[in-house]
Amino acid sequence: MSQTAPTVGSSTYERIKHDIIFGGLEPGAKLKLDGLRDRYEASVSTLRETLNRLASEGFVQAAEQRGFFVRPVSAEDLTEIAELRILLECSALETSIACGDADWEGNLVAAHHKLHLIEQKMLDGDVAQKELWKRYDWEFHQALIQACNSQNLLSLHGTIFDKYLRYQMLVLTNRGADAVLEHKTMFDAALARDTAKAKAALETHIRLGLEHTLAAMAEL
Amino acid sequence: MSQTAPTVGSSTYERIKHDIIFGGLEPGAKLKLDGLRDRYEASVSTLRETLNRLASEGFVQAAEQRGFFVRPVSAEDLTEIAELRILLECSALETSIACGDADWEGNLVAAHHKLHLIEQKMLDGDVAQKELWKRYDWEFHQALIQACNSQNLLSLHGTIFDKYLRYQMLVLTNRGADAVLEHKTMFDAALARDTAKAKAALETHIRLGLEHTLAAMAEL
DNA sequence: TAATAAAAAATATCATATATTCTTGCGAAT
DNA sequence: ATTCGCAAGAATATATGATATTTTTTATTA
Repeated sequence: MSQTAPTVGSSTYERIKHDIIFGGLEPGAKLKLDGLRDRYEASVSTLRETLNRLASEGFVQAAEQRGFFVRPVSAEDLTEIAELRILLECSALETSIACGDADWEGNLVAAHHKLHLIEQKMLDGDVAQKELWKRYDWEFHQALIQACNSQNLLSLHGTIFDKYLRYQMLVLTNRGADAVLEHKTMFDAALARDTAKAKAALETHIRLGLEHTLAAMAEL
Repeated sequence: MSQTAPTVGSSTYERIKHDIIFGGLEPGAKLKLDGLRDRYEASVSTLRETLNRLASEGFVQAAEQRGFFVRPVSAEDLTEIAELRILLECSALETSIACGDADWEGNLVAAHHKLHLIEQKMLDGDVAQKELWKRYDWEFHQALIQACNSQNLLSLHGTIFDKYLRYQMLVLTNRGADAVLEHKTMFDAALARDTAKAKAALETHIRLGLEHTLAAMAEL
């Protein structure tokens, strides 16, 4: 989710991934090479590199000889993603709380502060900055587990989180004050090194979010 | 790890991935496009698609504007991979034991039987079929967790397992009779629906394998 | 209506052109 | 003499448009 990319390939990668996560490209949509060529101003080969990358990350479905599709959504898939997020994020959180140093605490305080600020704005009805809000949410959760001592785990979690995020953006609703409180609980528990409490809060946070999103999906 | 692929792209993907896992392409090696073009008889564009795929799966390292490298190995990375495998595989095993039906049991019995047969050959000193042995090992572990009801989890686990496998192939040693016994313990516990015992056996199995591989790596 | 053949569209692959990075050799300054 | 900086050339990666193959659609006939 960065901005300036030196190479056409990485820039289109960022853009397409962003469009999939934030709904610019709808679930299940056919990704015709010609169409993408116009929309993203990149050659077919470059597009194919990008789509292959996104396919192995699971944002795109690749059908041999028949092209690419935006990964469809389903209640089952969302449930799997959420369970996986609980598994990975809780495990990472535990290690992170055990190993986190002063830097970790500093980053965490900063991330929570930024998140809290924008959450207040959201509660006041300023819905314009939804993407920024979600980025700060992302950064807060990332900050929590940053000290887990596993690049592999962090990278896996990042991908899963993005997939979860797509579902949240899909239903365009949020849980308001409840989620704010949950973030605060996690934050306090993490700083107090209360592993059990932090993990429980995180699991609840994700589970409630899952149910909320599932319910909203049923409406569609 | 399949054989006949209809398309050049997927066939080179399989081949390069195989060569990385089984040591045909050494850790850290530079993957020059020209060289690969000769070796795998595919065009640069096709190769770039493949390398991008492998990069996002973590078998290849992509350095912007500076090409591709086989992912280096390290004790830290192996430890991370092993921990991740424990986390994912144990979780999947628990659900699988809870949900597995007759089909699951059938596949599991078959997979264990095949594995056991080849393990006996290995113990007798027939080291020629190392790749086949590892494939049956793969299939057995896969069979254990097959009923976990999460495609996302199975797919993630598959990738992690392959990364773990590369380290095993790297050191070219195996733990012999101990590992055979551990497989049997897991197998019996799973069929008896003894979740705790199966999970414990699995975790031990992976942890001992990790220590064994770490020790062998230190020799290099 | 079903089967089949021709036409159109889309994908997969390739060879080539462009841009970037890396290497090497030279000269100036310490 | 050695190190540092800088240019020119070589090597390499990135990006594109053209071609070959496959799939999908449309039209035709039994």
